[in-house]
Amino acid sequence: MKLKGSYLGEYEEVVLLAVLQLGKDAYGRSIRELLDEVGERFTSIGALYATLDRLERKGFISSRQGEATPERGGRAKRYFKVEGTGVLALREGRRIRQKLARGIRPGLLGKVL
Amino acid sequence: MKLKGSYLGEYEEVVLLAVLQLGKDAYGRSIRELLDEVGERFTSIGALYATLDRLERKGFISSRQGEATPERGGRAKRYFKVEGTGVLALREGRRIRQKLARGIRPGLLGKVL
DNA sequence: TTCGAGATTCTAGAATGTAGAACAAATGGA
DNA sequence: TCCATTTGTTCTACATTCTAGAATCTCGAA
Repeated sequence: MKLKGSYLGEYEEVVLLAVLQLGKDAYGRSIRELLDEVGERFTSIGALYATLDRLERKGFISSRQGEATPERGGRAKRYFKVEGTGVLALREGRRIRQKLARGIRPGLLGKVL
Repeated sequence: MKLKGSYLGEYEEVVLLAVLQLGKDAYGRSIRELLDEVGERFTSIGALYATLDRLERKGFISSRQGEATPERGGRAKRYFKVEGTGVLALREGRRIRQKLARGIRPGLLGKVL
């Protein structure tokens, strides 16, 4: 069951979910805003990119440079996309928590797993 | 939203769930066996106790020594119990993931959150 | 060419995760 | 009593992840 490097940290997981949710428009700022909005503990830009880099190194996400000359100022965006292995890693974490939560007094942890 | 020290690591979370699930019989060995059974990545005894200690320091769980003279050989057990703040921490993590998962193609991540 | 806006990279340190050897305590038999 | 055995916890050391904010980069407009 244990695959070296398949481990998914807690923050890594929410970042992965955010990227999945944002789809085509997932890049640094938008990801961060979504996390803030959802009530995730405040995290610095640095923390976010460090996590994105790690996820990419593990193959869970991939990134590409945004358009070369956008109609706005500022550096080009780096877009992120969740890969198949990323979805698998998310599922695995959920599966484990679901199993562990089975039988716990209903409602204690909230409506859904 | 961010409370200092309310952060819950990924392994901390599954350990917390295991303790909750086991109820009265949650101690080192039983917790470990449950985690193995559920398919959690193999973890050493040391890793488990280190995590339990950290959870206790944060106030998410408490521990007490087992009965003085059990009908068997071996050292006394140290039983663990999830405290209210522990349940709260679990809920918070679930709430955030649930929000982030909302809208993602149904079924992609499995049946339940 | 300089400035401001938008975005990413870098650096350093704290917190978490990992493993296994060492140690502790109780029981039962020699 | 003392030792081997069994059961369980503590200790030590290091790897990985998390966190923050300053520094840097890039582009368009003045």
